[in-house]
Amino acid sequence: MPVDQSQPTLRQKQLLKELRGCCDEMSGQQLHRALQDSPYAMGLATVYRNLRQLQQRGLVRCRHLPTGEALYAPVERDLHHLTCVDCGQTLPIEHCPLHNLNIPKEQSHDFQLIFHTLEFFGLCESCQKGQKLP
Amino acid sequence: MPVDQSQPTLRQKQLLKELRGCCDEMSGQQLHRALQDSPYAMGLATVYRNLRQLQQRGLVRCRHLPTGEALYAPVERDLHHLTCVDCGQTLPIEHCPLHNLNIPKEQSHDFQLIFHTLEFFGLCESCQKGQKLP
DNA sequence: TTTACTGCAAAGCATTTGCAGGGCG
DNA sequence: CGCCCTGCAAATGCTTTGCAGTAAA
Repeated sequence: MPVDQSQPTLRQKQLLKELRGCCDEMSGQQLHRALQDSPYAMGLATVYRNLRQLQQRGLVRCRHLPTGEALYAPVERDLHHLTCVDCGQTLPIEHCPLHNLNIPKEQSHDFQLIFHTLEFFGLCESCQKGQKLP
Repeated sequence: MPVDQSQPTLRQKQLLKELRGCCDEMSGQQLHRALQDSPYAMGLATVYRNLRQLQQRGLVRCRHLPTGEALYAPVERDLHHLTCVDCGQTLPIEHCPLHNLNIPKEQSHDFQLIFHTLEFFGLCESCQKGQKLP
């Protein structure tokens, strides 16, 4: 049986709506804060529990900043990024060079693919100049 | 000026050697433990401090598990992975479909590229069957 | 002596977990 | 009643930072 296709719960729909309303991606903490003042406020634990389920349902994607912080976005938004290994700033790359990329079947290990992340790392312009750690 | 080209320090060389000796990738904690019994033992903080510098020198690459744990490998080893969003197991993918991938200049934001990560996420076979969270 | 690097221990912080309470069939 | 989901607070675990000592230049 594939990804869980049943209806997302109410809370999950609210999270998804918030993510879709945002132009890029949000962390668990941000989502928690963003909903705090709305009628849809929910505890931090609940945010994380549901984000995990949204991922497993194939509705949300996730990547990690160099800090280890996780950022979430709707799966259909295929964003990729450019991150500075020095200062940590991260910029979106539009027009992913790998639209609809797949893995050769021999290597799929029978996984059911949900999404992929493609991230580039390097030094941003100012860190190339500064060249000294912050 | 590009990536810091000066000689890596002694400690950095030791870390690099350890990484090169390993067949896949290692976390900061693993590196710390691995060196513990050798004549090259060093504190955990030192491990992390030098791993960051190795990254900035363009010698080491890094990716994050869904748990947020960071895994390091030599840059020249272009590994990519397949990770289960349910149980978290992660398998290496050989023969990266994107060898020597680059970003179109217009999108490079003048970054000096060091490495990229390409990670696939999905459900592994057993999690597809179980379908219930652990 | 000035600078760079280290160890240790103490934070820091995002995330997870335990557990009791509430909603709903 | 039993199940699922939630909030809260405590615990986890990786990583970073502060600081004083030490080695190098």
